Amino acid sequence: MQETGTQETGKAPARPPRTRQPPHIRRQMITEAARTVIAGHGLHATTLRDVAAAADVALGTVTYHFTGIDEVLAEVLKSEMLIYSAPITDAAQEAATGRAGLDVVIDGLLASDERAGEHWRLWLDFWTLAAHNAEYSAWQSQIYRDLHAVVAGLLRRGHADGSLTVTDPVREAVEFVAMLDGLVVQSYLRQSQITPDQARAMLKSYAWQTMPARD
Amino acid sequence: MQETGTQETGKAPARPPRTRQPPHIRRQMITEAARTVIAGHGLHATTLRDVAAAADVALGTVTYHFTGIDEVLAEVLKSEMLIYSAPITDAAQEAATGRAGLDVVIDGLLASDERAGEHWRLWLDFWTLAAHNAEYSAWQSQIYRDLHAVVAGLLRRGHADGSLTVTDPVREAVEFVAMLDGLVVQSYLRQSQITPDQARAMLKSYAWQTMPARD
DNA sequence: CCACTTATCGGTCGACTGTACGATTAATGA
DNA sequence: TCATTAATCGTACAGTCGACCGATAAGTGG
Repeated sequence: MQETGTQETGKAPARPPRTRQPPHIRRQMITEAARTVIAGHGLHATTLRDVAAAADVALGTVTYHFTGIDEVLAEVLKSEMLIYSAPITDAAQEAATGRAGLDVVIDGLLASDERAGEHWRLWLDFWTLAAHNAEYSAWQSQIYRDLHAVVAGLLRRGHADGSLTVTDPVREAVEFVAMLDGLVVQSYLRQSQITPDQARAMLKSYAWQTMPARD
Repeated sequence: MQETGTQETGKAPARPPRTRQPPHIRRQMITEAARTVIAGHGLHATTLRDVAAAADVALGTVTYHFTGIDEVLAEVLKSEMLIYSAPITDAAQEAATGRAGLDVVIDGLLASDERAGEHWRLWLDFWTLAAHNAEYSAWQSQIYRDLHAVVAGLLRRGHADGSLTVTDPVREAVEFVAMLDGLVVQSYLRQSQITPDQARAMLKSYAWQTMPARD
């Protein structure tokens, strides 16, 4: 029993490699694995066993780091907003002009890579979750309020620096976000009617025509 | 055992009232009950037992008229499109002008009553279903193609009768539907940012400004 | 080298789920 | 009136889910 090798008994059932991680690291690894599973099978079709398999850990490890499946899903959504959306809106607010900021938002959120598709399919699942759950609904509502505020701020800046013409920033922001959401549905769902490239072109065309630059 | 009354034994466990229905009627009753359940709890949280309870029939009755839960859900979605959407688009095509037809679509699809909210929450669940299921995805894609065609037809009529000004009907139709979908998300989800009344006003304002009447 | 902490494992349990099926009995027509 | 059909019922079964928990062992400080 004191042999140096880790595998000595031929009948041993393939000892799994177990490298321990501090909780905050393992939580992050499981969360990332869960995000992949959700993007593939959908939020409601994701089980703890799926997540555990994708993270290459035992079932018990997931329930050790999380109180339950709900906490895993909530963590995925929270980290997704932090990793994907936040950098884009932050970059937009650091753009030179209001119009340049809108460009950053459009190009960032309506990107053509597969990662954007995963993000929006995750966000779509979040919609249905919020449609029937008060807690998620309140959170989603706050996210939209923040997004509206960011866009309205960009429109005000654009009107001030002459890159845009905006009479009612709040109203125009809601309209812009609505158009964004609608184009997302047409772009990223399977068998989509338009490509993300076309969606970006349409949203930019819409923005520049309804809010043209000063002179 | 041959008594005339139907209820004689005091210990009899509350004989349920059983009035038989021909299959096409019972299917319709079960479908309507299922629609209510789905609107409340969501598509993926709806079980056969929930549907049976809502329809006030036994579990076996549901499995007698339907091959399984999938067929029930599919029937609900199919009938919802036929009952809710089809009459609106039909009425729109019978309107006097293209612009009047758009009014019918806007007022019909963005109605303020609770039934509209149920419709869109059901449609939202359908989105997530289509996002991960090829069969539903194909069907949903066809529904959007039809809607785009209907709107594009209204725009062409409006341009012809002078009630609208449209240069690219197909492109404008996609944009219009995108704005419609986006406003739906902001209007009918819980803790919504805007009311359906505001959504109708915004969509009409958008349509009349981007496609003004001829002179 | 050795206790001690704790991350990890994997089996187990109760609570559901969808589906199948035999027993009832309302409805129909001869 | 009575035999036949078939709509309805309720139970049973196999499967999967989330959650729980004792056993194991990797890592750490002394």
